[in-house]
Amino acid sequence: MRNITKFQDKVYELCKKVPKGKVTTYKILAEKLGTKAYRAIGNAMNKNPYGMLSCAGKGMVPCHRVVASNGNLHGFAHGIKKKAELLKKEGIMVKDFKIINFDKVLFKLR
DNA sequence: GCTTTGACTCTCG
DNA sequence: TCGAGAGCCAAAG
Repeated sequence: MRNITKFQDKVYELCKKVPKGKVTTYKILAEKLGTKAYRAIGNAMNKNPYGMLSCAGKGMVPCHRVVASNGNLHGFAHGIKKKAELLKKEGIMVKDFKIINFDKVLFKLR
């Protein structure tokens, strides 16, 4: 495990920084990493070494809290539907794979 | 080591 | 407002 690169590790760290009931965007993560690799972020997540289970795991990598810049869930690996429901559970209003109160649940890593 | 791909974002029409 | 194209970056083949 953990056969990941520094880049991915950094991404995961930032993801874990996102509190429950909040979400962040790929763009913000990239900015925090000091790069514009928006795609690389998602790409790293797609090959997610932690596995999708990390989302429902304990303090793992809540990849489902990472959405597009416009608050859209875009497409996730194991079904965005499931993640949409999961986000709703956390108090985030999701409609048609889009976060309604996006600006309210958006967590800025600062 | 070069080419292809991708959970992205921005701009133009 | 919606659709298509271009740009950027990193990992995998």
